[in-house]
Amino acid sequence: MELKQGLLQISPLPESDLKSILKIADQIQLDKDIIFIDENKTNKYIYFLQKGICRIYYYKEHKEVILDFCFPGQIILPLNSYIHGTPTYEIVDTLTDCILYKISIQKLQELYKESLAIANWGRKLAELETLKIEERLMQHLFKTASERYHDLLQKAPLLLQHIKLGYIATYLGVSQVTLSRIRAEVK
Amino acid sequence: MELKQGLLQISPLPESDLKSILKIADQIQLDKDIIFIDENKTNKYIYFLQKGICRIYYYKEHKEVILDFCFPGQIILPLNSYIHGTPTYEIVDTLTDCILYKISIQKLQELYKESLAIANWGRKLAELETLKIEERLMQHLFKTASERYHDLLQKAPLLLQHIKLGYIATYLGVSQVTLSRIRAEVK
DNA sequence: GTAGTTTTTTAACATTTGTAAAAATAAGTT
DNA sequence: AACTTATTTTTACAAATGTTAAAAAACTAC
Repeated sequence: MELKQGLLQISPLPESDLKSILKIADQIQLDKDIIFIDENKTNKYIYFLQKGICRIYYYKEHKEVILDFCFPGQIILPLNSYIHGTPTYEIVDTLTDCILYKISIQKLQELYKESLAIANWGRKLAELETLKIEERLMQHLFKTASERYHDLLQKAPLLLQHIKLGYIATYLGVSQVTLSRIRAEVK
Repeated sequence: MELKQGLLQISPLPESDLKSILKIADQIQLDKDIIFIDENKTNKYIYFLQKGICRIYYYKEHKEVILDFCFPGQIILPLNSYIHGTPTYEIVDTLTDCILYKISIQKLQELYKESLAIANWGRKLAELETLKIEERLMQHLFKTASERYHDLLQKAPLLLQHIKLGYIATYLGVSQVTLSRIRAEVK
């Protein structure tokens, strides 16, 4: 998905404001398996994913725990850096070759202080992010690992081609053995 | 906590903008056990909790599952109504006598379209909400029920006086029996 | 195609958690 | 105080999940 379209899908923007944001966005191309947001660092950019798949993960006792997968059209926010300007604990890397746009957080903050439409766009961005994370929390509170697995498959059928099951298990919050059992259930 | 202070704690506001928001806020007093945000309804207000304790919960197969507890100084957002103007699935009620302020979502949206400072205030509100929910999701992905219980006790030591353990168990995502076992662990 | 590596599944067993019911405790009422 | 009701803990057993290790399958590279 094109950046322009991705920005407008958050909320409508007058042409001039849209241009202001496009002006502070730079396209980058990354190969597979590149870490572009790293833990314990104050990240200077948010990203728009145009093409490819990324994953957001953390380390828990030296093991990777996957928090989310990202698909084209999504904006990737290193939350703590974006909101408080502090180091993040998440790591984001590419699962495939990717085309992204990086947008300077600092310059975006300046636009927030100048333009009403962009400030409201930023509000919408945060609101949609809230809904997304809440949805994910609800999945954990209300659904079984099996349901979460099937929901994920439906949401992202091509995921299995790009990520090994051991990682998907951490996303679902179960061991790999349990995921194997889930997969063996029906078929 | 006073409404004025609560609003400013989200992000700074010029006096005139602060007044604009105060103007659309109405104080209400509610007795214990009153539902003031109900499921499947499009709520017209967000709330600021000045005094008392509330809880946010849902129904899962005819059983209450608690999503969050709210303490003075917090803003309570019926997410779907606030963000999309659609019905919410959460229910919010008072666990004690409460003093709240209700703020019209519609009027607030109008202020967002008029004032840059208020639009940025609304952005900050959403951003902080994102962090709060993410924190909660992380608790579920990274911590055991026992750790979550002790964290909750630390965060809200007076909670046990106001809510029965069966409900706290649903908040933690475990059965009441498991919670009893957790409580029996150390002591 | 074969040898070597990685990933996934399976098996066996230990641990945790859930369910249902009973016992113990606490709270409320007359 | 005695009775009733609500809440919490405990018990016994069943079901689900984790751990470790081994087997099977899939993937790489030569």
